[in-house]
Amino acid sequence: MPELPEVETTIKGLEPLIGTFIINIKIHTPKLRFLIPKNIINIKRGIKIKKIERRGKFIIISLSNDYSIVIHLGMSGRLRLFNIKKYNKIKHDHFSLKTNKKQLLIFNDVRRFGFIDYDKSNKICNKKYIVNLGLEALDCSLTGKYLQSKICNKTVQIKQILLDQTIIAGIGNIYASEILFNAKISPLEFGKDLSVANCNKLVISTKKILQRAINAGGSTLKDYVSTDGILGNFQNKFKVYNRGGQKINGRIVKKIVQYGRSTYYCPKLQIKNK
DNA sequence: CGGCAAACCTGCGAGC
DNA sequence: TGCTCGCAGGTTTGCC
Repeated sequence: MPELPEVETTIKGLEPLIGTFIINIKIHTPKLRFLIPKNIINIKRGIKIKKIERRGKFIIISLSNDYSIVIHLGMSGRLRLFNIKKYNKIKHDHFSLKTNKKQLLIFNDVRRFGFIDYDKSNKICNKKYIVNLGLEALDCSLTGKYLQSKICNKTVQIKQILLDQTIIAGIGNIYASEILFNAKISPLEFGKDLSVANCNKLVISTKKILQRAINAGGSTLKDYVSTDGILGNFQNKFKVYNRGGQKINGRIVKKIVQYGRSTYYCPKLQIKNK
């Protein structure tokens, strides 16, 4: 489910939690990608939820005890917010947080590739998974020049580079294909072969595609829903993703596998230069 | 160091 | 109907 637009949509759905006070936290599944820190259940009643923000695909919830909860949704994770009375536990509900406003935040994750971390706020920003992140995909500091400087020695293909969170944070497998199509750049192009002009195109397409997806409430594949249960609808706007064999502007979309991940592109409209 | 396959999990659809 | 296989929105690990 979760690339930047879906995480951003999730964050917006969590806004009603801001300013509320935690009543309790329960862990139903101790180990996701790694163990949920046990001391998270010791959060005292009355600790306030101060801020909820996104960094790359990470959700950071800052508390009034100077600790933060970090949530990564992995491949199949999702957060939903219930009125306590309307909650019915379902399979793969691993974690819950109850507030004084009768809200119940539930973390559900079929594949358990997601994780939950809990530590002092000033330690979170030094965690490897945060420190190593590259520039935010939507940040104005992300420019073609920056991208080119990061990839000018890379012998891997640009599709793989777009997924590299240490260069640009937030792009995932779906939007990588969509971005490349929008920029009319072949996913097979090698990083070192991309001109600054092409890097500019990529950066512009990245921002355009991700922003459009956010505006559409993210994408819904399988059963992903946002925190309030509403379906995102950007998947209806995919030009190439999941459209192998179909035509776009009269040209056939091809599915290939790169570095173990599916890539969809249009060879006629995304011509490789070298 | 860089690149790449495999690993971590469950569920679903296709094909036999 | 039921089995096996391949694949799924992400990231880390370990090997070369």
